[in-house]
Amino acid sequence: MLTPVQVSQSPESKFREYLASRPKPQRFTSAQQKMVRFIFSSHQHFDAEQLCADIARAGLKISRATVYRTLAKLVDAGLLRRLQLGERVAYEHDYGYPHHDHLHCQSCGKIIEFQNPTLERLYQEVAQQHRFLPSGYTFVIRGTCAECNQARMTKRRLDLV
Amino acid sequence: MLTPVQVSQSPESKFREYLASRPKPQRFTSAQQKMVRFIFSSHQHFDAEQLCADIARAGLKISRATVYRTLAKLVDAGLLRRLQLGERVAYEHDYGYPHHDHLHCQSCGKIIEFQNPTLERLYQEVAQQHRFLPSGYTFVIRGTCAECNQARMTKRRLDLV
DNA sequence: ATTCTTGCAAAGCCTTTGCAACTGC
DNA sequence: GCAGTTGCAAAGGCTTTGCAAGAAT
Repeated sequence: MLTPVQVSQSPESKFREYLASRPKPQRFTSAQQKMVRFIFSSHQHFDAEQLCADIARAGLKISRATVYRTLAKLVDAGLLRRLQLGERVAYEHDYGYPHHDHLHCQSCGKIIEFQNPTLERLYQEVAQQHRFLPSGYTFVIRGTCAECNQARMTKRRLDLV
Repeated sequence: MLTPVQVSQSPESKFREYLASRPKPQRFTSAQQKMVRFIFSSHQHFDAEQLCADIARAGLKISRATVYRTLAKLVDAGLLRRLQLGERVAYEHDYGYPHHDHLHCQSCGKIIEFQNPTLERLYQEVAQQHRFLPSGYTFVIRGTCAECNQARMTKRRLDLV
């Protein structure tokens, strides 16, 4: 687990601020409030469908359409990051969390976060070499996590018996 | 442009070999032959829909379903790589081409390839640190390419007049 | 009051699939 | 001739959207 970054505002008030500061001011609704609180009440990666399900399970009534629409705003507001992990998307907290990259276990779906300063440097360097104005990068390592790997080994041993 | 790798077989014969060597031998059909030849007759990135359109434009009659089915086999055979560039997928030649990563222009969609040995090392290193058995990685730099950047600058200058 | 947001259901986009006809081996 | 492949059209996920009703400022 990475160390959270110190932030001065709650995600909720940061979002209000974002909405109010739009060229066309947008409204902060109760559906949005419920969503922001729900999302920031736990730190995990999730996708839109999962979130819909979790929200329903928690007894909150927010329509699928609103979930999608609000997710887009939260990403735009800098509260969430949208990751493309292989075929699937995942959202994660951006606000209050340091920049990092991911290891993605193809076996159990687990997402492991890591930070690496060399990567950041390399990214700048490569962009510059190609006279490219960079706006961000994605680095994902695919493979099998220690636990799944262990399980696989154990199974293999058993299969041989 | 990267320097092609020396290969001993044509993509077509490599594909035949792959098909024949499956647990359940698969057949090499004329639709597949047409597709392989078409795809390897030019070196570019493409997605499935684009390919369907280009194939139709070239006067070849291959159904959408077959295009999708054959693309999957070509990836499995190691002839093509499937990239996830942001929201969209792209296919590129894998066979006869060195490993590399990508800069993706958000403005014109251009894909620039590059090679960087540090990245490969870093990838192994990070995986090891997390006792992760890596099977591959994705590194994509997003931003604006030199041309689009130039165009944007020029436009900005003109707007000021 | 005005204008943005919501929920619903419908439509969209890309991709996969069931099935009958067809074709490599 | 058998088993894998094709084309079609239909179905599948996931996501977006048009619209009327409802809510925030």
